[in-house]
Amino acid sequence: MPELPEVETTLRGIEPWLVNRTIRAIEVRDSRLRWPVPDAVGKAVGQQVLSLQRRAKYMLINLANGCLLIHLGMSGSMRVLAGDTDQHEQEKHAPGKHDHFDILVDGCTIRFNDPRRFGCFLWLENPAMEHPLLAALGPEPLSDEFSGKYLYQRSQGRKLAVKNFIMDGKVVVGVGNIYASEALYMAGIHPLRAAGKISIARYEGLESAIRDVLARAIRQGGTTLRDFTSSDGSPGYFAQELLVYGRAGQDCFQCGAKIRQKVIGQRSSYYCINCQH
DNA sequence: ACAGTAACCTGTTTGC
DNA sequence: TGCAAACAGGTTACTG
Repeated sequence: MPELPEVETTLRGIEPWLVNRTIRAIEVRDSRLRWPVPDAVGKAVGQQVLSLQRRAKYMLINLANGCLLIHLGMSGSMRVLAGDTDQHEQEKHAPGKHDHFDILVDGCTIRFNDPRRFGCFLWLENPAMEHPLLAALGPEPLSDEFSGKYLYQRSQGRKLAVKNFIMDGKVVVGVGNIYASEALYMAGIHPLRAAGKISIARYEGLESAIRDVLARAIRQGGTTLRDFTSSDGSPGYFAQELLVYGRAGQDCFQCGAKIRQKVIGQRSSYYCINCQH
């Protein structure tokens, strides 16, 4: 479910409820996530939240003595349950089946739900960016480090499909299966084209397509295909702006040809054979 | 180093 | 209608 825009939407939703607040408790009901939730997350209790940030699809809650790292995996979401956790509120907010952990602060409970359990909840010692999960990540696609020239240089000599190339977090982070198809369509590049056989000019077009589609999706609160909701429970509205993703057999908006669907690197990909080369 | 595949897990949709 | 297979927004680990 969550790609960069959905993670950004979630982060923005929980941020004002956490910054400058003290973490009163962490309740882990089911520690069986991607990796077992370590007891060390308890180090956050009693600490004040300094800031929140997103790196790739990870959310980081920064504290003076380390940081809490959360990933939503394929099916994760977070909710803000307003109200202090007295007995009455506890009953009103009885945890559901896949509500695996809560972060309690004054004024609200932040609740993590993840049916498929591909998400994670970890404690990172400072400096968090040196943690193995974060250290090898490529640039943020909305930052100045990311450019067409950069993509071109990184792609030289590489034979894998360009779609797989831009979905590799060591190349650039945050481009998931939906937005990879969308950006390649917008840039007119066939998803199966070998990464190393694309000109710098076309990579510049791809760079701007990636920036554009991600920025617009953030503005719409992300894409809700089936079950993504932001921290107030509302869906994202970018699905109505999708140009190719999920549109197999429908008409291309540019040329009218039927949109194709093909599995590339184990993921469904959508493209127009007329408009993408 | 690179490229391709299997794996983690549950819920929903699709197809016979 | 029922059941099994296929599929789903991510990422790591393993293979050759």
